[in-house]
Amino acid sequence: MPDTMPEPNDFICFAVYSTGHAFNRVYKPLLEALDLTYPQYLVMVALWARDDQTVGSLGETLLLESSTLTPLLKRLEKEGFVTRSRDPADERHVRVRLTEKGAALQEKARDYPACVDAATGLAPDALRALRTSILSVRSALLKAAG
Amino acid sequence: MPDTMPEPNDFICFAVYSTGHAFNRVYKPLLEALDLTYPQYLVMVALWARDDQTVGSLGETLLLESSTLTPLLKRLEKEGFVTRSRDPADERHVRVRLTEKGAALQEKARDYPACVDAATGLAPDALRALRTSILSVRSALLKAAG
DNA sequence: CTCGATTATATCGTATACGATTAGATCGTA
DNA sequence: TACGATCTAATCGTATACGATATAATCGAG
Repeated sequence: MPDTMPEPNDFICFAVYSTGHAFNRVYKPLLEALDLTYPQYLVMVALWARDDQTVGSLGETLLLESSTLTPLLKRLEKEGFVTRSRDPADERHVRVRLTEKGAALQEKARDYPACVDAATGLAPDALRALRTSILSVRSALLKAAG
Repeated sequence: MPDTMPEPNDFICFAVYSTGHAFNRVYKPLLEALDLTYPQYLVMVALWARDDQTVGSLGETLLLESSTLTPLLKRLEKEGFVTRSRDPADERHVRVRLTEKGAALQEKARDYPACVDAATGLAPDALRALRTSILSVRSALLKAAG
């Protein structure tokens, strides 16, 4: 029997890829109220969890390169959400810190995660299980990619 | 008790977002052998499953806008993988068709999905269950986004 | 102490992504 | 059958993403 040709939805990679875009569409109207894009929001989340990080540290957390982060951080700086300054102890490092304005955004964004979680249509338990499963896939992929 | 601040990995959206990047890293060396980027590969997958589609149809399948697809398709055309031509029956539509060269790529890419599936570290059953779960989330998100 | 190796960030080129707008073709109705 | 509404792609502006390279600072072997 001739197996039918696989379609994009048959691929786990496409399921992940397109669901990422779908999350973006849900977040966009929420984040526009804060003048943040989604990747910028992720940087803010990382800084709300731990302030005063280097570009490299943020890149490790978010799995992004400096070539992505540097322009993004400059835009966050221009908006007045963070400051960027060379570490006097080691001028190679750039330390990124929240401004008061940047820290204050956390309040306004407090309900966003619950709001988006609800939009997934999954119960908290199922959502947690799904996240764990995806993170294990990510870990395996990164190991495979070297 | 003061709950600790949520980190990016606690967010399902970030798990999906970053795993998408991880898939890309695994695919990149494979696809470079075919002179394809990952989004270009997805378009080829869609065309291998069903040739002769309009830009709009590809966009529906891949959840991408014409503003993303048009330049991408022009690059695929320049590489000689597809042709683009206005539909004589309705000049608003642009029909995208595989060339022989484009159709031939399917052979070379035959093993890629199994290869990447293996890199996820999940058994076929678990992988299928994960994909189904993610697609249901995507569906719910798109409905929520309106 | 010095100079090549390493490290951290920034820069550059190319390719997504998307919203808003535009251009051109087709449709629907008076 | 005109002609405004609708539909389909394409265009434009902005913001990711990443590999390759550049630059500046620090490290380390001799």
